[in-house]
Amino acid sequence: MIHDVTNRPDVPPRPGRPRDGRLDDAIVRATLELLDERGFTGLTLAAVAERAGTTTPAIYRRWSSKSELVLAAVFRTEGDDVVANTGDLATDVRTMVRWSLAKFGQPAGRAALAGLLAEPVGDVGARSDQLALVWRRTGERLADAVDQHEVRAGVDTRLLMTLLSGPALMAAAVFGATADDEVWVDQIAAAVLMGVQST
Amino acid sequence: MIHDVTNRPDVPPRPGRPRDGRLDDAIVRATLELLDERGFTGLTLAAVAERAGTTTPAIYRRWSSKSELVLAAVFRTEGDDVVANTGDLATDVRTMVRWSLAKFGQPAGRAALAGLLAEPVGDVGARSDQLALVWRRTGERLADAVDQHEVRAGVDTRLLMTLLSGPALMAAAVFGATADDEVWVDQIAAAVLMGVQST
Amino acid sequence: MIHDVTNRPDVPPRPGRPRDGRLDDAIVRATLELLDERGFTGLTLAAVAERAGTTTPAIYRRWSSKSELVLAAVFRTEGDDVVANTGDLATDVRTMVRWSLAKFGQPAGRAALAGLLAEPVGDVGARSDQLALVWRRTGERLADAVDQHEVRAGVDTRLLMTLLSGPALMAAAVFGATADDEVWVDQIAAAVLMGVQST
Amino acid sequence: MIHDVTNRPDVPPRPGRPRDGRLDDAIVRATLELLDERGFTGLTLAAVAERAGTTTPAIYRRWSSKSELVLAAVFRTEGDDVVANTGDLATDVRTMVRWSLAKFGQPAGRAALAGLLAEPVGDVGARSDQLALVWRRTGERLADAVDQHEVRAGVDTRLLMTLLSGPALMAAAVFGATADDEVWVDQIAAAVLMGVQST
DNA sequence: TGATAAGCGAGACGGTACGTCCGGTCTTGAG
DNA sequence: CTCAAGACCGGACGTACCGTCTCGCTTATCA
Repeated sequence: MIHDVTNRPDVPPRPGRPRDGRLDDAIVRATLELLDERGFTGLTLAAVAERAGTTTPAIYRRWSSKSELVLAAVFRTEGDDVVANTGDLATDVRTMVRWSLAKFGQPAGRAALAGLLAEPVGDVGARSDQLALVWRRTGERLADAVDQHEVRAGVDTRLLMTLLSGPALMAAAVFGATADDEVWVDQIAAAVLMGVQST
Repeated sequence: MIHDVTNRPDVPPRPGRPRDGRLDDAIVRATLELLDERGFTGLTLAAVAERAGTTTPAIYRRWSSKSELVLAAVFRTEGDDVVANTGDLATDVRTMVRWSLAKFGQPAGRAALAGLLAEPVGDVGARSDQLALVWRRTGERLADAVDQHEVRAGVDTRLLMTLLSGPALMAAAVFGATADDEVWVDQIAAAVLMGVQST
Repeated sequence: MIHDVTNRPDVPPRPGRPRDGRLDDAIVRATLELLDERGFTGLTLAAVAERAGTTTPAIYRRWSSKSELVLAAVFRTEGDDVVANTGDLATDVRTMVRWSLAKFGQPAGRAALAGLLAEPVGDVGARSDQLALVWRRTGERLADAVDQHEVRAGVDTRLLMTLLSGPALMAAAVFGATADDEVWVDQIAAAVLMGVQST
Repeated sequence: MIHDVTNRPDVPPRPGRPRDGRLDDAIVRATLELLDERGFTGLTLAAVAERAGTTTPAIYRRWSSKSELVLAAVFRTEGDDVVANTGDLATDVRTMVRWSLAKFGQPAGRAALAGLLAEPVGDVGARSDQLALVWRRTGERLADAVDQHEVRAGVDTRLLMTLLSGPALMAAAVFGATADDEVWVDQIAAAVLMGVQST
């Protein structure tokens, strides 16, 4: 019987049996489901394995720990949807806020954030390649804004990043805001823009 | 020999042996220390018990879980230092930002937030009396601002709360800002004020 | 309202409120019942207290530990029924064997024995006044037999005691023999008598 | 590096990681030591684990309770030393008495019996494979004696077993007899033999 | 009669020990 | 080198229970 094992792009073929790409997806999907159902604390790797139809060692071959798995599962993105650099700051800010709400507005996102804060590591992104990518792209877009003097003097990239992601995170975590709540997106984006734009 | 076990104020004595008030203090103190040393994940109730000179059951009699203990330990405040309602919004906003940075700028604060997010519970404040107090006071002060039209139309209390605490959290968690960083306090407070004040 | 609290004999009246004699009975009764239902390990002082309609401190005022309570409850006897010194050794041996079977043939007796063996104490009787009384009376009766040359030379009191109580205990504990099993009483008594009687 | 973990014989390898055979030994050894030092009540599974250099779950994987562990540890025998069926009843009875004294003459043996009695279970041997073996061999030897008419009519196997082990237990538990006390061995064996042998 | 002293129910407390859950590792046998 | 299957090790957890203690009250003896 011939079945395509759906392997990712074209990595130079390593010796031995190749990894079953469908397992990656099944594991991630199971993780997200269980994260929504039980939260970070209630998540069990055994449960993930069972729902994904595999075993724990198969998970550990892919991610080195529970937190890594959660991060990878939640921040699975191609990166393009985070910041569409349209050239218009207002539009892009709304996009970023909406992205943050989308991520943190669901239980899985809260769980991922919890995992992120729970360990005493300073550098965000050192924990997840995907998260690092998002962070870097956001930074680049905002650095542009600073360079183009779209924001007033005294506002730097780092401040912009906190102003954007922080309120979105809080709104999602505390008040249950989601990406569908256009009111929240509007209000946060508006306040940030008014707070930083050059006069 | 009768020795006073340092019991709290004068509550009408409940039946049963009263709790040893010194244990409460010792447990909270040990929790904060260990939180700073090892973070939320690394925190063990057994370790807390050992350092506090007691045992885990004594902790469980007081708090029902690790997250509750952490919340109680971190948000131990009289509530007065959170918002000094001076009547001047700019001053009070700076105070609140500084308070947020103070809390989230230390590992213990991050850990508390992690504990809050790790379990799938909706209502903040339903988890900790002390946190609820802080939250309520902050809300009252900001509701005043809304009533007095110190902020422009379209800005409500909840939005204000996210704008205040969110960036402070991010600055602390990602960039290592602390309450001593007057630059961070200034910048965040300024941006928020400019973003919401009535024209 | 005048109710006789059924106090035991005439002890020189101590100051303070006298003990409620009915509690003693209720506690002992509850202990025996629960011992039969759950065994020594499964016995809880809280359960005893509840069934006796009282509280644990009332129990601890009377017996200093769980094992003491169990011993006292099981070996409650006036001592007269242990050895009726009829002058006829055969009769008295049968009585003693029957008494042993009666005690150890019920779950409560097994439990008491377990409690006795579980702690590293050499001297039987040092643990329970009542047990000590039984033991002493048995010894006295058998010493008589030795003195009267009812047993052959080389058989001493201590050997007699082990020969009497040991098999009864084993029969009860392992094979479930009870005092009603006249076959067991007969066989054990007969074997012992034949084994020790003077020719 | 591959190191042989000293696994028992050559059983057809079950799926899963094999058990570390050295832990079994260490646990049993620690149990016996602590039993002698502190008795059954004073024995703690945590203490056993610590001395054996492992943890409690490892113990629970092997034995389901404290009593089971104690039984297994104490009655670790090949069974051959219990009854050397020499054909001569007198010799074999002495051997059995000596074996009983050896077992019950040390705290560990008493503890095992305590564990056996502490829980309300009927069938001895259903609790420990090793004990069952001992019990069965003893029974077989004595059944022989009955078949060969070495004992008088009316004496059956079960009675013989109680007569043998009971006095030994009592002598050991109450009077501190050990297997080295040839006097005790002689006296008990003699009395039993005279009590049961055919005329 | 009042003071002293011990008992009572009620119930919580401190701490030892328990038994379990689960994260992460390892083994076997097959592919 | 991967897979499924499954057991193992040990850190940490949350609980059961023993024995103690405090409270507010009752019941006795002694002054």
